[in-house]
Amino acid sequence: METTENYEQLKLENQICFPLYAASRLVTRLYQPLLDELGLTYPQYLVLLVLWEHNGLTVNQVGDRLHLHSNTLTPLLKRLEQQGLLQRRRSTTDERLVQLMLTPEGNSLKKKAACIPSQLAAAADLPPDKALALKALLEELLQKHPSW
Amino acid sequence: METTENYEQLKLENQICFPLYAASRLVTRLYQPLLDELGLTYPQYLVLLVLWEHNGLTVNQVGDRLHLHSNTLTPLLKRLEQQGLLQRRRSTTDERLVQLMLTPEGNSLKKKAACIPSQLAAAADLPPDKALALKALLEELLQKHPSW
DNA sequence: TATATTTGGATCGTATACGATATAATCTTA
DNA sequence: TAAGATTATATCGTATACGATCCAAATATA
Repeated sequence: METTENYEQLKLENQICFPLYAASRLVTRLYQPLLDELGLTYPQYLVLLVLWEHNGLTVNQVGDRLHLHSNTLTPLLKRLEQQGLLQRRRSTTDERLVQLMLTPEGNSLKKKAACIPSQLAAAADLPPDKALALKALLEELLQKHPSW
Repeated sequence: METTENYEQLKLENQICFPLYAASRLVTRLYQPLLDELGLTYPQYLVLLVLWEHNGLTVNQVGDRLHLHSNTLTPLLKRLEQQGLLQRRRSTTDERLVQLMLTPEGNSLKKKAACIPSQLAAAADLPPDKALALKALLEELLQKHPSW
């Protein structure tokens, strides 16, 4: 005999992870018209956010901040290099390390990007208090899994 | 002259969309050991959640619920078909439509999946009240963009 | 009813994600 | 100091995402 209650939690509307997945994709799509003007994808933009704050980081140092490994980052970084936004160069003191140095073009893109956060917030159209509450809950979830 | 304040919002720690992106990927990874036992990826699991509730939907009807288009769904559905979990068959009344019919194996996978939601909740380790608050905020964000 | 438009899927190309593995450089330590 | 372990990055294979486009079927409409 089938006990219907066991399957309540399998309904899409009762999933919590599905809206997380859908919202993440939604936001990436909201970014896109803004990032198109810089010729960037969203993950590329994230890498530049990190480097604008900390130029010269290595691949894994960027990866630690974005929770990404070299199998994802290496091709992405090569594309940014081909676009002339950064240089990848082996450290002379430890040739295992690849340091990521912004070019003048990569650095100057920061000025064009300065308006993006407010524009994205307007596009997302979530009240500031709710955006902050959402951010806090997401960060609590992330902090529970530090092995990332 | 450079006004530092303009760039505050470009810092990674001030991004709200980055934790959304990172949390979505985290949760997908939390699902993975559970879904491995069913031989499913997370998006494949989402498709089955929909079909377990509404067997026989068309490609776009599933896509409407998951916010995915045929360019993503068609290859995914072909993989589910190859695994013997569903059949794709053209509607006889409207040959544009492809109906998705679960096979007995696809249907019976529901029983094995019944334990996944509670296991995932345990793995995520977010208190139920916060999980519900997070779900509500995400759904509010999603509802503001119905064109999806 | 013949043509134009719309609709539903499929295909193609590019860019992530990510597990598994490879490789070279560095470090450990017997 | 030579062999083994570790580290940092790269490579490979598979599976999404998604914009753009194609194609056939259905609908609308002149």
